[in-house]
Amino acid sequence: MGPTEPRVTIEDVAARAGVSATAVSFVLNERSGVGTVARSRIRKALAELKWSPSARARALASRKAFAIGLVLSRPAILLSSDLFFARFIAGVESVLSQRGYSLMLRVVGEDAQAEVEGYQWLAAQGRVDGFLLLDLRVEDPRFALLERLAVPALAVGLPAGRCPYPWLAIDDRPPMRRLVEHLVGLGHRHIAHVTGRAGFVHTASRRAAWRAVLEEAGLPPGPEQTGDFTAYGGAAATKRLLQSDALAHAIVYANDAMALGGMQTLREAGLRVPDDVSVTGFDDVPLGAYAQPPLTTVTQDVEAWGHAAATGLLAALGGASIESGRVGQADLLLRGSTSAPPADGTRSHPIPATRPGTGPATRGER
Amino acid sequence: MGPTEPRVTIEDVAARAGVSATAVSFVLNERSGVGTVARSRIRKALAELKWSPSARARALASRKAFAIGLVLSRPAILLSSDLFFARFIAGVESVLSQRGYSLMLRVVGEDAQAEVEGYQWLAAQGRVDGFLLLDLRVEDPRFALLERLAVPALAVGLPAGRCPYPWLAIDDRPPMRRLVEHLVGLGHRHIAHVTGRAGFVHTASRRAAWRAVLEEAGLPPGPEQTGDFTAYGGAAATKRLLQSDALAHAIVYANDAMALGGMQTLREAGLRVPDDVSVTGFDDVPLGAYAQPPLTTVTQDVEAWGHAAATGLLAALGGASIESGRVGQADLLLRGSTSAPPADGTRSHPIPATRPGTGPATRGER
DNA sequence: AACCGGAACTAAAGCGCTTTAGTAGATGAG
DNA sequence: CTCATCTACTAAAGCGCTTTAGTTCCGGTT
Repeated sequence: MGPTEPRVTIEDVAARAGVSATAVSFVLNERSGVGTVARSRIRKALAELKWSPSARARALASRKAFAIGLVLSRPAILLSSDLFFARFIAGVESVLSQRGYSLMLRVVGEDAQAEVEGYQWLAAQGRVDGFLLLDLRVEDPRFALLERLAVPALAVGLPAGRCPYPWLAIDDRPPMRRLVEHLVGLGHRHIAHVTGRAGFVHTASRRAAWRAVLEEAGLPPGPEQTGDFTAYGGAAATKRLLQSDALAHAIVYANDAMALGGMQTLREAGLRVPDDVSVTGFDDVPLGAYAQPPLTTVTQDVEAWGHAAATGLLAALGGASIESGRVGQADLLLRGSTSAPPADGTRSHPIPATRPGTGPATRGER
Repeated sequence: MGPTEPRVTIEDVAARAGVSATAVSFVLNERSGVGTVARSRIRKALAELKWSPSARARALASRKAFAIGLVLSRPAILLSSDLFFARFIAGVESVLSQRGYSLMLRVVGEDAQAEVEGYQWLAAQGRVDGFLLLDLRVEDPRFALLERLAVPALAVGLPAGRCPYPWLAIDDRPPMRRLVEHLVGLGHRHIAHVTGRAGFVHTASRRAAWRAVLEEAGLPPGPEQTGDFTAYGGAAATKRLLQSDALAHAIVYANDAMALGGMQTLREAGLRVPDDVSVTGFDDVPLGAYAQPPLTTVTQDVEAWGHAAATGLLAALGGASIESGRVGQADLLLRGSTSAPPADGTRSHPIPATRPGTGPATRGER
């Protein structure tokens, strides 16, 4: 690979500018103690040599990694079922890149032990200065873990219960309420809910918002099925809903993927959306706009969320005491999957439930 | 945050084991020169102190970052329109985590300048030992850039033209050919193609495969529209196809997102899939199975690809000369969106094209 | 008996920065 | 004029590892 040319170091820059390495370091880190003359000469030398400091040496000397960690414990299928991660990370990066930080990603699947090790490994080796905690769970074990490891962190979401770390979140309850209120306003009295995967705070908060609106509107508590945020899970939950004798002319899904899976199941059962059943999602996945009918859902400013989260974590790393709170905003996207309930508002499903296990047909060919 | 307890260092481990730090380092790095007795005492001390080496010090001393970089220049919308990234990264991580490496992610959007800086920054600061190059372009400017920076890399995909780096890819041409051959076998004679975003090698290779099969089958070259891998782009390309007077009873889309967007457009134009038009995708996004009709597509073993890519890059970093080639496998998923062409095989579209700009209706509410 | 080669082990010198502790010189107060 | 104070600047000591260059010891050769 050719002879290893000696790296340009801070000493070279200092020599060129006719000052000490300390002075260069001071300029680099924007510390005072360097006169204007020396400062500009150093700047010049920096530019001329195109030098950038070795992150390795910097990390060792300053006891900082200049990186933050993101450990993803979702199964792959959930990772990109929506734009959430891409958009969130884009928001995070917009902050990190201009602050000289970088993002260490760790994907650990669903194994709880692997998740613990993921955090421990990054923390123990000092590869990151702090963590962004995504997909908060109701009794989130990571809080205790990270406290034990004595690592800073910021929770991304509305913590349920005690949270030793600051948090920032787009509150999903108001838009969820407005979604359900919209259905109520259309005349719906039997509104079901397909929840997200158990244990996550956004599963709980969306469900709670749905229940609260029904209650406040004086409506009977609607039927409920547990989903898992996947299209498959949404389809399965919808089948269970159809098989039960519960009445529902609207189904509020905890996210778009499930809603789209559910819509297919309803279609297979001979039900029309929205004529027989109204359907709502949450997330605004791109394909929701191209579903038949287009899916009524909620869109959130996820980039802003990521931006705020990164800003907050860096501030916390800098010793600032940052204030937890809501960020960004969420808007309803009223599209074609919702309408008034069928005229005979009290009748049950016009068609009996489909047989379970009947997914979309797939023939595999080698 | 309490008094900063002094970090456990390699010296502490050495002292506990009654040996020198050098010996501990040797054991850690699996170098010879440590007797079995000393070795086991060191192992014991390691475990007792629960020590893990400081990645920072290790990186500085050994001139290695123990990290590889992934720079994503896709716009966010493309990042998670499919499971590709999540699955690929999961495959990569399965290798990195057990080899003590980590993944530095950089998301730079679509700005070419930002992309260059992304690579430069990670390389110049020595934050990574090498790069995985995703989304290869036809004349990929990153090859020259990285050569200039003298950084190892591995191309993930089939390079078009000169490639100074080893590459590993799932060849998408054979499955694409089989897809088109399947349509030909069903009796289709007018097969259109909606391409991916211009400039990417997988856009070119999929298009080439489609053309080759038509040619070999003695069929007229089908109409073609440029897409961009998004549902919106697929819908737009489909509208242009409908507006042109070209004949097509099957449309081969370069990916699922476009196919699903296209199917909605066809539906809006009053065309039935697959009765009037057959549709195929590529990627096997989860929602494709829940579309109406379920989408015929291609599924790839993306995890295996990620696994192979990471293994290959680490090998290259270790000085091995690794062999470029094909990895993983791709399978056809024949579902409901393809069937024999309409009986009157020569007639044009039964319905005139939709008016342009007519996307799915969306009312925004604050 | 002298010699050699190899294995086991270690002291010490970095890696390229940051930070501490200090010097020199300018400025202002008394 | 002296002393204290402040600013500009630097030498040198780390940060916690890896690696180099030895040293010691041992068994096998001649």
